[in-house]
Amino acid sequence: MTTTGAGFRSTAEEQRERITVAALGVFADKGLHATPVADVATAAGVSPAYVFRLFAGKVGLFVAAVDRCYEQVAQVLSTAVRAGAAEDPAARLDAMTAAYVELIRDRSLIMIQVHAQSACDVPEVRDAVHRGLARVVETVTRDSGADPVAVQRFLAYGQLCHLVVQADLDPADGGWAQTITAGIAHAP
Amino acid sequence: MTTTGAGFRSTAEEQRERITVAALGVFADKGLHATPVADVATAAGVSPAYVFRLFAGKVGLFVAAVDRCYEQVAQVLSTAVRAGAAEDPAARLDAMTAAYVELIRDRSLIMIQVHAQSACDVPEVRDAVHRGLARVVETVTRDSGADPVAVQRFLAYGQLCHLVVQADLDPADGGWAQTITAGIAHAP
DNA sequence: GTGGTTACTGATCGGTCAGTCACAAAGCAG
DNA sequence: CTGCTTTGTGACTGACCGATCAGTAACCAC
Repeated sequence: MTTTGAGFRSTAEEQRERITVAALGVFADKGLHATPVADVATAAGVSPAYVFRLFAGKVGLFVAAVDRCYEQVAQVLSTAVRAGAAEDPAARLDAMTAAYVELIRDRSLIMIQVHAQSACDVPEVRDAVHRGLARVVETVTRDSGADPVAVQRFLAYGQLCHLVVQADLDPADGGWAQTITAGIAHAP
Repeated sequence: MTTTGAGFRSTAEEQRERITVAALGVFADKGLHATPVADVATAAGVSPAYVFRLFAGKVGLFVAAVDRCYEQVAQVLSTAVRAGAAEDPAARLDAMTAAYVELIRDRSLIMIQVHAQSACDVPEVRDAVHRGLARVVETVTRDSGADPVAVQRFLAYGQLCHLVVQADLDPADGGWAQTITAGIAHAP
């Protein structure tokens, strides 16, 4: 490294970055236990050995991806409310809801959350989920100005969103599916 | 079998039953991919080989457990509304919500649902989730008499319940955790 | 050049686990 | 008893996969 300054990102750090992004996409498909590290390595264009060198085992890699996921989610929600000119808390929450539903288009951010919840028996994953939820809840609360009850409702419908995406629910599946997916656009 | 009559359950069928129950409990801990079939076999007191004889592979076993789970959930909700003397749909939904929250005590039925959602990339699992959701939604809709919007809200908060249980959220974790868990008693 | 650090990989190992198969034991029919 | 069916298992295997390690290539300082 030529210019070693504070905050400079070495090539290794860049790779960690790229691999984390790749991991988010790959883990989103099948989750922690059903995804070989080799798949992530291939997607990132490096060897599996190098992935293990840059991350603390498979779990460390997964945690990095989950952290990144929640980071992005918080950012999306924050951006959504700043972009809109909504004044009252309810309208701001609506803007956030719309933005979250929009996330369905790229399913990765949604799906990896479900996989992370499912892998909460692994302590490191559980901690990452806690960190992520704290971040999201605090972001939503602060940026929307809504009361806790409204924020909780926002989160509940977010979870319903996860179910729709993960189980690939389609209103055409019947009345029960329409009940679940109502208001949640399902664009394939 | 001595008395072969219609509807009679052979010993093999009884074992299938016992193994399914054991599977529900064991899979609830770590999910499909992180649970060896041997663990289920041990819990059921049979050999792994026999489990493979009675079920169509590991996935078949998991699906049986998931089906059983949704069956029990639907039954619990149905019973709750029949037991109470609630007359209007809203009160009946409240009774169901209370019953569902009560399910947290035995975390198995909640946790296996999250694991099943996470394993929806396996077609058989996805189908089982669809079957289960259809059953639950139809039961709730019929027995509560509530409109689809109210039923959807019931489901959304049910999903929030899953998150609380799976991530082992505790109000003591901070304000964010209180926001999420408000109204959902967390009895350890 | 030489010495040192860093980026990266091929080869491999050890363990786990889904699934199979040949076989045993128990019941029952005749 | 003999033969057939059903319940049940021990022993095995083939494949996969997480993790390691020795080693190579590139870059840089001097």
